[in-house]
Amino acid sequence: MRQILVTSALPYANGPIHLGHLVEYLQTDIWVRFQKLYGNRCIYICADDTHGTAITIRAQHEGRSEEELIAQVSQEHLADFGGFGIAFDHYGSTNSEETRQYCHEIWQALRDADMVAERDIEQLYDVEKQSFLADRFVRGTCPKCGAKNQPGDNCGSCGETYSPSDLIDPVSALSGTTPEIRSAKHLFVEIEKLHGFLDEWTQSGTLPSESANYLKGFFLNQALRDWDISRPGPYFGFEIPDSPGNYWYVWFDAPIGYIGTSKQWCDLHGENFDDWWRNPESEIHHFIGKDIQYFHTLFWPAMLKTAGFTLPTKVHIHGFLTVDGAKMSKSTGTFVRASKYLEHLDPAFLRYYYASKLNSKVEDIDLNLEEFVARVNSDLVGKVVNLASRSAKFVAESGLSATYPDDGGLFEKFAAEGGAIAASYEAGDFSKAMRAILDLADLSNPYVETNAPWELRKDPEKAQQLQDVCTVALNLFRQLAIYLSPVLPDLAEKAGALLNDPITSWEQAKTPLVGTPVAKFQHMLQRVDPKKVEAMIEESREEAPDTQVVAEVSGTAAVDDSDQPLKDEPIAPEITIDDFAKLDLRVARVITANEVPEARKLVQLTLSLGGDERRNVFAGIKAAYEPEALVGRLVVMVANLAPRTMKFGVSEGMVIASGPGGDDIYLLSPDDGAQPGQRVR
RNA sequence: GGGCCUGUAGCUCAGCGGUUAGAGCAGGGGACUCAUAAUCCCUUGGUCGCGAGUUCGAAUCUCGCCGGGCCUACCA
Repeated sequence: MRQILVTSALPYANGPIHLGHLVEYLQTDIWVRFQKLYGNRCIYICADDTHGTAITIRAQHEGRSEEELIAQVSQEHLADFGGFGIAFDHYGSTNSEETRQYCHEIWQALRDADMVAERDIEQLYDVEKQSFLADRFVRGTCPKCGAKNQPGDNCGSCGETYSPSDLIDPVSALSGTTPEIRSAKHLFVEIEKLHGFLDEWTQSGTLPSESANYLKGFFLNQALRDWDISRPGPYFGFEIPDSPGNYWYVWFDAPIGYIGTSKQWCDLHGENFDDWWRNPESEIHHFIGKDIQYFHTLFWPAMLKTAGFTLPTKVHIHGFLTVDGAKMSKSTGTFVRASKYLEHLDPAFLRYYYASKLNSKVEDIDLNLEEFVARVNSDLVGKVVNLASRSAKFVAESGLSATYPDDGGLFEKFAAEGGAIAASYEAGDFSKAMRAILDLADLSNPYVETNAPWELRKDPEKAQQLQDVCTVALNLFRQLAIYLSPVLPDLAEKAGALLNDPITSWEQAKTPLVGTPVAKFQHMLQRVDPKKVEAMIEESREEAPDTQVVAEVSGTAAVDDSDQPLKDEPIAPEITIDDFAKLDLRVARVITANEVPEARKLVQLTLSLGGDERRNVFAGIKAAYEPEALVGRLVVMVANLAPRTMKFGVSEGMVIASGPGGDDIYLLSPDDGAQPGQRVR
């Protein structure tokens, strides 16, 4: 029997769980349930990731302590996970004494190995908030292209990368004040000292090959940089014991949360911690998204190695979720919270749909809503559940036959498939497992069809035959329920209740069930109602701020808009009316709009300011607007902006729009009646 | 610009050197009526992105091109 400790990445205690997160937690939960069913010793550990500046900012904004915030978010997370049947053996928090203890231990090991260096680095400091500013909490003008209001690490307009101190007119996102440059001591882990170990470990089959290649070609082909793991206080986190006033960076203690939370579980269950984390026989499996490979495949094994913990056996890496082929988007309603989903739909639907899509590759998966409905209804309701639904009631009186009848080898065939299905589960290739199971289901209904129990029942002399046919159908159904139970635990439970024999082990699929009573059949799964899917999307859209809707609200009627945009980008320093007058905004009509094929973001526009006045403008709105759809409409442009030579030509102004970027861009349009050339003031 | 992944029936995908390329769904025709407008049978549908090469033989291997995606651009 294998002994397996499994983790999912720790969700950040700064926001709700959404359908994208659930890919990982459902993937992990299915894998863990499979291991348990298969008879392996397996525990599933997870926790909230609670430290860092973002937590402090949100807590301050909401006028409460960080501890209060993370306690509440933890409850919300647990409710969401519970609602989807995600069964952790223990769910903790990185803000725990156990995690602190292992941070100390690992830190000491790094010190002992002489892997810690100290250096002063310059960083922007918010005097009012008495806080150093992480890159993304500083905004200012790009030193290269002059684009305003860019984040502290790279320019969203020209793509230039720089450090926050290079920004022109930097502004703190915390207070809106101008930060100053201050020097502070930071601590670095010299991971290069384990380069040789990492070369070997990353290529030893612990990672998907895509990831192994990526690391090899991108990081391990050169000297590994020192990892800055400290932040000067105040910082919500753990203070570094031998460096007072400095705190561990959130990504230092987050993975240690796996260990700290394991320790909590051990203490609660009388288990020996070293048996799990200092034991070469123990397997450690991490499930993560491709965005955090870097931390889990370089720093994390380096830390474990140095401190003498069990190294991860496997890191399972999944891609991102798209919905209907596009990134999840609040404005289209495809950014769906877990709690919102649960208001409308059965979690079993999503568990099955994700399972039918997931494989062991680092690939993005798409939630196609139409396919979601069709697949669940056709596969689960039409094929699997239908098998029980159409046969159980004929044997509600008699129960299953005392001996298993001749079924032409069907049961044996189903049993024989168990090995291959188990192997697919083990490999994380759930889509393959689902296909194999559904192939079996496709053999089941024809059996019922040809043996027609509804005919047999008409003839009292054929009672035994009737019971036999239903015994076969229900046994096949039971095998399917066993194979599906990691994905659909509720269905397995109902199948157990129907046949008065709980499903507890994979092995049960090898032996026919006979002689048990059969309960009255009750629906095991409702069909997916497309209207409910629609409603879920619709309500998710309504929760996102939408200027169109707001504009229609009259007077001072309450509008429940999110404060997120303002938090993301605080109001800029005050200006005078004269400052504003420098800006010449004009109404303009789009005369032509063309794709710029070589450009990722740009659309080329010819704007008319009335009469013969034309402007050529490149606008970074390709992801949000089809050029054809722009022709003829009115926009607002900055008419007196200095012309700028771009790779594809000269841009003579800019059209103004709101939104964070990507496909979330909203052009401003004047109300009806406005004329091209009119000034906007 | 670089790296990785990907392009097979309307849709989702399987096949990854060897007989006339498959499944499910959708479409068409029929049957049944036990079952959640479920099921069963039959059936339409593909120059396997394009072009070269290797081979007795390529959807499958190699190269080039075209299209899609993700990641990167001295940076975690």
